[in-house]
Amino acid sequence: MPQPSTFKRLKEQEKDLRKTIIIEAAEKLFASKPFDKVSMREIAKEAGISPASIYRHFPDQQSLFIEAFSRGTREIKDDFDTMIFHGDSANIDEVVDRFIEYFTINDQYFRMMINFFLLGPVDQEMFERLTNIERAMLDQFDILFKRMGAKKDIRFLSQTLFATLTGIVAIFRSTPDKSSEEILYHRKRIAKVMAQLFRKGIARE
Amino acid sequence: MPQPSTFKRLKEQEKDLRKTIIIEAAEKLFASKPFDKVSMREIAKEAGISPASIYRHFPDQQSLFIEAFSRGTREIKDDFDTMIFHGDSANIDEVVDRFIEYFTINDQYFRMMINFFLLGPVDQEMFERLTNIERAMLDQFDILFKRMGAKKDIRFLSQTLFATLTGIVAIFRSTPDKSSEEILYHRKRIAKVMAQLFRKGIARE
DNA sequence: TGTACATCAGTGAACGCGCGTTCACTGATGTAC
DNA sequence: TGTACATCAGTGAACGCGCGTTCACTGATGTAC
Repeated sequence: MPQPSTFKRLKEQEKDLRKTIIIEAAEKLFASKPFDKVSMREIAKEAGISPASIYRHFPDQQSLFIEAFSRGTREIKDDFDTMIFHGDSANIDEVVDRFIEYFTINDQYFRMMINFFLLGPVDQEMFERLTNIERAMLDQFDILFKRMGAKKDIRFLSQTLFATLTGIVAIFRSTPDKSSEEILYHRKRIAKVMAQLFRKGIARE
Repeated sequence: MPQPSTFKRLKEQEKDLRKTIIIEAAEKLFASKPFDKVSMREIAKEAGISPASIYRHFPDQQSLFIEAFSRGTREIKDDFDTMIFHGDSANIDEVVDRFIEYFTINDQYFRMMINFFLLGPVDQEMFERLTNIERAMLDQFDILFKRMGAKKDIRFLSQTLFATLTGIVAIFRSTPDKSSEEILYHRKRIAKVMAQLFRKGIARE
């Protein structure tokens, strides 16, 4: 009797689809304004449902935002996996470039990340979930540095790289007199210099 | 007749003193919670006045916060002036160390700074005021790099240093399992490595 | 010195708003017999 | 196949809260004559 389990699976898929619709509505709004100005009412309107309906799928706003963040950052996680684990040669310039590019295009996730850092432990479960995402990226950087020949203080190097990239995206932002293309170019240029510094530092270990 | 102008001066001093009392009340609260969670009512209570009174001295909350930020960061500006303009030899390690130390102790100002960056131009006047503070610090870094012997891309170096330091303070934060002393030590350690990378980079120009 | 008026810091209470979230209910679909 | 019941997504309206800010007023001090 495979039928019941098949139905169950279908149901779960539907449920997931509904969650996805809500998350996508939220993401659409994140593009037009800072995520902390996006209200549940707006998300509901964008998704074409009632505000109360969101609560059938997410316990609260924070969970919805973290779910969006978690799904959104999976993209760069996968990219890094491809570049670092399956690539022929790990290249710090590529990784750095991708980081800048991703968080320039997906500024909403960058802002969320910064927010999570500055707010600190919110809810135990949420906190662990976010820490896991961060840790996964640091792990990827670890592999990168190992492949580059680093012998000691590897985690420490990864954290430094992460801090540097974060600082670059935090500081260089588009203003009335600077287009987002110019900013992307500027960020990448600085990131490239930083990557070179890292390479030289490791080579001289 | 020196009397009237003397009285006027006294009055202005009093007015300034009242502003200071309000700002100090705000700062006291910033120490216990994120600045964006500090309400006008709380500040009034802390200062021992009514909420409406604040509006006799500041047009709105944002102005009060920026005034606090502006006064607070004058301390590090002066420190850098002393170190860079009047010091015998400009030392990047000292500057970097001071930056980390200052923004570790005065985390509220760091948060405000990040907020201003991420929010972008709020009000024209406010924006310019904040930009001036940032520019002053970059100018100081410019002098530092010139003294270190940098010949080209000086502004660019200053921006990179600023971004790096900002990233370090943004990323490494105290968590339940890490005390603020440990964090300060960790931040300084990483900042020192970054300073070395800069020094080597300039030497090899 | 005395009186009328102006100035202005200070106030408690209220305004108006937007928010996250919950309530009490509807209606469609699935399940048991 | 038909009927009674359970489940659950969906809803509009409301709750309750906290916020920045303003209102209408008081009372002390300074100024003019």
